[in-house]
Amino acid sequence: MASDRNQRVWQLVACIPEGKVATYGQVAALAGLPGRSAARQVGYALSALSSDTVVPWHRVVNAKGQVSQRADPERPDHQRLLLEAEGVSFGLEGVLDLAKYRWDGET
DNA sequence: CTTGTGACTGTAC
DNA sequence: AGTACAGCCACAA
Repeated sequence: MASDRNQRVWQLVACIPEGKVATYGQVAALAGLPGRSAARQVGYALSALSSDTVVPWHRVVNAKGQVSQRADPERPDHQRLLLEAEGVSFGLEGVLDLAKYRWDGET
C-alpha cells in the first residue's frame, strides 16, 4: 500500500506530456512536497513503483538532465529509448537538453 | 523507539 | 569546469 505522497507523485509524473521531462525537484515542487529533501521523496516514490506500473517514470530525470541512476540493470537503455521515441534527443553522455525538454509543469 | 540507507538538490571550494 | 559537503524526509529492520 503506497502512501498518499507517492500516489501524488505518480499522478503528477503521469501528467507529464510526451516529449517532455521533469526533474525530481520539479516534480517535487509540483507535487507539493514540502521540505528541502522533496526530491529524495520523489525518488523513493518512484523506487516503490511496481513492475506493472503505468507511470512513465522514465520521463523523470535528475537535475543533470540524465536518467536515474537506478534504471533497470538489465535494460539501462530502455529509459533512453522510451524518451527518444517521444522526441527527446540524448547526448553521448545520456544527457538531454533540460532547457528544451523541461516540462513547464502544465498540461 | 533508534539506526541506516536512499531513483536528489544546491551551495561551496 | 568538476568534486565535496550538508540537508531533509520516508521506509525497512
